[in-house]
Amino acid sequence: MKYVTIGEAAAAYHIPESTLRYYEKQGLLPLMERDAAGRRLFSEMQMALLETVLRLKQTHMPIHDIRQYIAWVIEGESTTELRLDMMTKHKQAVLDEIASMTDALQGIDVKIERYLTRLQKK
Amino acid sequence: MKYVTIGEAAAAYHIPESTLRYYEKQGLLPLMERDAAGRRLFSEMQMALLETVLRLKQTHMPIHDIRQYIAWVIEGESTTELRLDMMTKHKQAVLDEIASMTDALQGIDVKIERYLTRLQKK
DNA sequence: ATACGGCTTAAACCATGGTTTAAGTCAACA
DNA sequence: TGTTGACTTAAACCATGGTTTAAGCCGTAT
Repeated sequence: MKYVTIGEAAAAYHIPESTLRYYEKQGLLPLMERDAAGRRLFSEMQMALLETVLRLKQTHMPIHDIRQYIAWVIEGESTTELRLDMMTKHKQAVLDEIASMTDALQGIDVKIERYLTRLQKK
Repeated sequence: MKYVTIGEAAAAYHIPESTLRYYEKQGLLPLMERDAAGRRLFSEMQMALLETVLRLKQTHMPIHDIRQYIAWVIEGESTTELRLDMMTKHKQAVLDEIASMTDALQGIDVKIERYLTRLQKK
């Protein structure tokens, strides 16, 4: 198994190291290993978890929910139904948010059109 | 012209009155009128501004930017180009965010599929 | 030997976007 | 006249999601 340092993990995803420490403290990156000097070692599992965390953040899932999801992942297959339920609901929330933004975009388009017309007439 | 109270304005958009007071303090609802007793009077212009504010919030525009936009609206047609520029950039930011969420949704779908399959096999 | 880069911690700090509290004013109705 | 109900304010409080600071430890290249 290959391990990477916090600096390498941070560079891999273009995020600050402090964010990774914060995520670990929040329970988003559990079971973190350490070397003899106390430095964090990101295993392939940690990197996979991190990628999942970042993808969930990309869809605006709150840290509280991500923590629960990650805990279920660690707990194993007995939590499959819970995870399915959470992801299904979250997917719908994301679709709703996209729909809301798409809807609001129309108001923005109306303004853009109005401003273009107004500038044309000058 | 018709005026509505803060309670009516809040009810009209299903938001707390405290939020409206906060928005006014933040400069999102300028030129607010008052009755003899010091109570806010929302004119039709205020209601139109409020609707704009809420639509911009719906697309995650920060308060700082909304304040600038509203100030330009109040300033008049001389700010048309500035507003056009802001809305054009904001539209792109919204499209980018929608694309990012849509992209992340695929990872969620993969998980949902996996969990469904896993449960089927039981 | 020492200095430097990369890591460690706890705790303080910050920005954003409100919400809540406490104390008070005012209009209308009983 | 007094008591509701709707409003007012400033200031404190809160949640979320980090970022920054200060002090220190370790390994290695000079």
